Amino acid sequence: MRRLTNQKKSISEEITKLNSFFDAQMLYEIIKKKDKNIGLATIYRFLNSLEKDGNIHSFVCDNKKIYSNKKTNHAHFRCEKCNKLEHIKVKNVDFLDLVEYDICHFQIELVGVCKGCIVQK
Amino acid sequence: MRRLTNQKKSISEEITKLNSFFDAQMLYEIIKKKDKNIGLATIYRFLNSLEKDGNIHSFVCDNKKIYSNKKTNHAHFRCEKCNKLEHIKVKNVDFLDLVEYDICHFQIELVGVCKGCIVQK
DNA sequence: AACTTTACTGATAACCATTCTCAATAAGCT
DNA sequence: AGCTTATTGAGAATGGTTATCAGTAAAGTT
Repeated sequence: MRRLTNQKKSISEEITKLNSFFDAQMLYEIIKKKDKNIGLATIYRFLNSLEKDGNIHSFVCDNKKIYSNKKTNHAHFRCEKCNKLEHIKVKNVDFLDLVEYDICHFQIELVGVCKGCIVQK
Repeated sequence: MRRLTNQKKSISEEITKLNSFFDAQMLYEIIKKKDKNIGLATIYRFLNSLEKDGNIHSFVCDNKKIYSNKKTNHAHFRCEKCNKLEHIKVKNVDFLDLVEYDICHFQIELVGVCKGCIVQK
């Protein structure tokens, strides 16, 4: 990032406010309420730049890139039925010792059925 | 799968032959050599059906769905520089105990830099 | 073995998240 | 204030995947 623009400021601001998963479109609609002229391409561009710098992380779910502002090692649970996402705390990452590469970061996706969907089965 | 067609047979056949990652396009080109009339849509349809039944697993890399025919718990390493993929054996999955959901399956993506890309740095 | 039903196929149009293009704008330097 | 050029917004383009639909062929029935 070479120049700090108002657009980047408000995108960063909204991301830190969010406490869960979000995608580009969601962010676009939130920011549009405060800055009617913001362009969707700007959102995409800045999200890419933030991810490249390691400030946010993403994974793909349901054909969309989902972002998380969590700084800790990323793990999430996805309900196979309703597609609900939840953060999961990961304590032990002992499997990393087995890998013979330099790992920059990792992400774990746990897929299953959430409580709500088990009940209504 | 209600009817076993020749197309499904040859797709299944080629997948079991493959010992690494593949995507729909790759599979399409391989199968086209034996069956010139196979349609890309048929590949996509059957891959979806196989995944739904838990016979193969997929993850998204570089905007494409990457499939793996590995039946064991899925973990892979991706080189951040050259996008090379490798299977990783996962022994301990103790972090699963922490989760309060019914987990059907999971996938772990480790992102880093492979040996080749470290050398040429 | 012919008939019937309908799941499946192939071709291609449609979809949609994301990226690209480019003229206009504005951040930050001198 | 003026200058350079990174950044923006609008909309076109991209590309993997899915939907559509008429034709085909499994698998069951007679």
